Amino acid sequence: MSEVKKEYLNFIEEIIEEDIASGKHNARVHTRFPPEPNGYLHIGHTKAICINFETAQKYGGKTNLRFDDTNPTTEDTEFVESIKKDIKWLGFDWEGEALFASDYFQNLYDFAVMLIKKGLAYVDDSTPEQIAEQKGTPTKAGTHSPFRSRSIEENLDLFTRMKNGEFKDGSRVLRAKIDMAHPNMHMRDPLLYRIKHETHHRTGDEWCIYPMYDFAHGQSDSIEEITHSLCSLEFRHHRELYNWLIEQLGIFPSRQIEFARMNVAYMITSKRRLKKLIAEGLVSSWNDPRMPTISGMRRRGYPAAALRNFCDKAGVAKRENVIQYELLEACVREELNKTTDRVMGVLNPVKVVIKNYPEGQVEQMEVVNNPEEEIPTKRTMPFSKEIYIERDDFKEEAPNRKYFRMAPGRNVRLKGAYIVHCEGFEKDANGEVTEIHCTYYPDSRSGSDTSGIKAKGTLHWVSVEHAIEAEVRIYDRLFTDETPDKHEDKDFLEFYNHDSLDTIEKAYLEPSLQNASPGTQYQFMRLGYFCVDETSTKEQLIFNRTTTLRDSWAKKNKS
RNA sequence: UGCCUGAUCGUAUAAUGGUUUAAUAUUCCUGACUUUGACUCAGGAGAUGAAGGUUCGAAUCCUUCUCAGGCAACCA
Repeated sequence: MSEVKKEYLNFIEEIIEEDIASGKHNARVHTRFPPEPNGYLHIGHTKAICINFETAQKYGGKTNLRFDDTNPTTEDTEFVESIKKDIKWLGFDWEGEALFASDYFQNLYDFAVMLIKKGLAYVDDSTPEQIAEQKGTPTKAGTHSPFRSRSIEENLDLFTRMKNGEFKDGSRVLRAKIDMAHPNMHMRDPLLYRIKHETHHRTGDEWCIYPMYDFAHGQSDSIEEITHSLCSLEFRHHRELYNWLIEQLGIFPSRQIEFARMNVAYMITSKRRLKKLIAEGLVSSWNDPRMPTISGMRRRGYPAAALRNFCDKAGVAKRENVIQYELLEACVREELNKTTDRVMGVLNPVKVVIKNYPEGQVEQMEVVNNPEEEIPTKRTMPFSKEIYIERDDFKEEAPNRKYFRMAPGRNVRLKGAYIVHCEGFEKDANGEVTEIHCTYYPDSRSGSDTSGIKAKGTLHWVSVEHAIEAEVRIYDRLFTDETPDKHEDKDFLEFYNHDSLDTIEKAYLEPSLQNASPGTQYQFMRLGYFCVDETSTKEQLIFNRTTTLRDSWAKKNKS
């Protein structure tokens, strides 16, 4: 137990530990998660959430939830609520109330005035096209706006009038005065404020000018005295501006650190594309169990703990990555294996008649709920003369010695019940097996087996008379390609997996599931993990397949 | 073709000039166990982009090259 494992730090933790060692910010660690309330959180956000919250947690620090709501055109309070819900569900709690960049609009405005007074910002009357033109290209220096040299007084006056609503949308912007020939495009007199006569979801019509990301995010970090502002690699080029503004404004020096965002095979995270899937009717909604959204994964039955573990295992670094879908599934199984009750359900049934079992007799068989529990609990399942087994578990002829499911002449154990011997079967005109005939060994009852008969295979089953019906939705990956959105020549929809949903209208489940409540997760023995859909009712039970069990037999048979 | 990143088993992360036959997880392959072909356990396969250089010693430092990604929204 005293084994000391060497703990490795990721590059962010290294920076933090250096800062702590040097006493920076009094060794305080304070991070933030800054979503824009314009959509639903997805697997990529999950990673950002885990990094921000867990890193702070590790060093006894705090994490703010701050909505980056500086664009009234796209944002809505509806998303604020769903984002909060998702973060809480993931198992994290932010410091104090949720914060909003919009709460700082006045501070930000004052900062802008400060910059103007320092001669570091100017009001530009150029059109969007002209400004784009002025920016130049990565290989060609930009040119100065004709309005660049306005006097401080004129800029102050114009900016005040911008705020007062005297100008139309798009007619003027506030720009930082930096360097139009800068090798970093973001330093070529970036836009700070634009005019938008629009109602903001929180500030209403109080403002008609709104700060751009670069003039809101870093400043908000400073206002909140965020010590380590963790974001994804795409903001690398913004860092120079982030630091420039902090320096010019003389405000709290938050530090931006970029990490590579997590990509997961067979998943996409582009909001635009996700939206398109819904618009085209390829998925039902934002929380369709196939969606890579947090709400979708929750409905699919992925436990929060599994998602957190997945992000941890994926690691943190600065290089591009595509995490295997298998790792996600492994994490989901690891968690569900520990927590779910084992139940029996037959998805594709074939009837078995046990010829020597007394007509009308019903026995209550005791089965363990979850063998992983320290003190396993039990329940009972009715057993009778006619049962259903999985069609896949029967073959008209056993293919080889390695096959140990049901076939004429073979013995198999019915889980928790008896060993049966297969005598024969009936087929219909189409050659489909309609009924299997077996005999059972009365002294082979589970728990008190004195028969001495050995059966290599064990099958799940349900009693025909007692089984309940349910709809079962079999989900598979949404795309057939690992990186559907990374093909220059092909649209991502070309890789849509048309078999990503297979609805089984009538599956037969053991009666104990009658009262299964939405959200509850189970392991359907030998089939996989399933969870009760949020729309499920007692009258119409609906189960979603979260994922299958590992199946080395199926794998072996494929080749 | 200006600037910035990055490159280690199939995938992801680690090794911070020397405990190094480059580790761990996942994946894959064997086998054991099993009233879930699950779980668990045991074993195995598999990598330092290339070329030079510094050094007693390089995945690690230097040079050049190669490859991949990012940057020019009144989005964030």
